[in-house]
Amino acid sequence: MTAEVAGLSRLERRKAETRAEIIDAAFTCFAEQGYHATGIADIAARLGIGHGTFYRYFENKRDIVEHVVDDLIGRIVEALGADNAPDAVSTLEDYRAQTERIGTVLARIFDEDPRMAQLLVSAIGIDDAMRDRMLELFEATTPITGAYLAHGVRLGYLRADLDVEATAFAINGMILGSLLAALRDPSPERQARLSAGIRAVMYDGIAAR
Amino acid sequence: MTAEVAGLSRLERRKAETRAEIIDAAFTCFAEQGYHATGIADIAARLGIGHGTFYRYFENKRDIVEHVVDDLIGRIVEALGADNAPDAVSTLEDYRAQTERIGTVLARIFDEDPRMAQLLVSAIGIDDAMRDRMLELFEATTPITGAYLAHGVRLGYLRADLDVEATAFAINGMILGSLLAALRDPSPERQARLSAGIRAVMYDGIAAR
DNA sequence: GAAGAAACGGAATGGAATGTCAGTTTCGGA
DNA sequence: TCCGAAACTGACATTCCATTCCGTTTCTTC
Repeated sequence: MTAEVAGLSRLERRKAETRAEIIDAAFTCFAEQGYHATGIADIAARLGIGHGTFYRYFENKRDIVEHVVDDLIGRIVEALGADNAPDAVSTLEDYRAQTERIGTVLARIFDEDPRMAQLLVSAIGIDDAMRDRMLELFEATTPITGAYLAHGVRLGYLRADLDVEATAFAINGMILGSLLAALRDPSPERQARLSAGIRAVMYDGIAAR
Repeated sequence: MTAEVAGLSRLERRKAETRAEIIDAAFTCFAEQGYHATGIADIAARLGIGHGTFYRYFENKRDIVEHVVDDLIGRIVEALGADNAPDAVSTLEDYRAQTERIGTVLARIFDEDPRMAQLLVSAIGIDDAMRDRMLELFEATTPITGAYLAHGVRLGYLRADLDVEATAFAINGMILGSLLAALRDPSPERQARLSAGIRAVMYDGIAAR
């Protein structure tokens, strides 16, 4: 019997590798041309494999886009999760610094690979189910931001009368806006400026003092 | 010669009417099923006309969606334009009231006809050109909000150090967020709460005083 | 009310994209 | 080296739609 690592034969490892390659190629195609304009043949051609082979790895077009999106969301969550937890902060200054850090991470993610933002946005138009999924993803970010806010209210460095959910929504809306802006002008300078603008609104409001 | 009103024969008026009916039917179909899932036959069937007839009024599928989107944007701009101009405001209280008014108008537009929001969102997925157009539409709102802000800075009731463009972007991001929220839960209560949350962030910031 | 013009409708066409399958190649094991 | 199994391939059948086309109906005008 040949050597096996983690219970996977060489063949199985090769298959997993091809699978990942297909996901990656599909990711690129979908991001570049959009879901509907991409054919299975395009994805296969990019890898130099016959498009029949595609069907040995994925059920159909819908199946692959599902995996591509999962993969993408996983990567984003991982990149953000590397940051601190909500309760690692105890003063307004800490929080402000953390907001800035998160903004920087987000900007870098989408700056390094603009296809990510493009895919996320164009995924909205795939079909009803995927649109709902994207909206759910957006809504799912509310409790996360909300957790930071609730923590701050509890410790007293954020306003006691904050409507945590509504505020979390508003903040995430601003972030979404800057993500959309990045689609059209991804320059880090612009991102930094928008990010600073968001923080200014958050911490100081817009009214004169 | 028969009577003509405004230079239009009866026939011409009838044609214009049919055209408008087609735009309306297409609007409904696109909003309900999405662009790609809608066939020309669906649009024609909704009006009880043969789908060959469609092509007597519009070049092709792309042509109709263009008109549908134009029509939609026109209606939104009109509804908002009914409100006051940026320089009709001179105090923070005025401005706050106007913000609230605008929020209410927006909420009502999308509450009365949720298809509007659905179409705007799903238009993103039609193709590259339409996605760009939607992003442009979003960006085009920045100078409008910016004009209000600049006016307020000039009159001194908004912070002198405001980065007008970045702030306008942030505010519009929050509005976009609540629009997306409306897609999943269009209840007026929720909208009102989010709208209030946005105003709270804008005017008071989130930090404790 | 007749004739010509314009509008209508839906069967037919063309093309594109998906998914299948039978023949071919590759690969691991003995 | 050889064998059998598994993977690969791309031509093909199928489906689905946008668009066209022409025979039929409706309208206008005299």
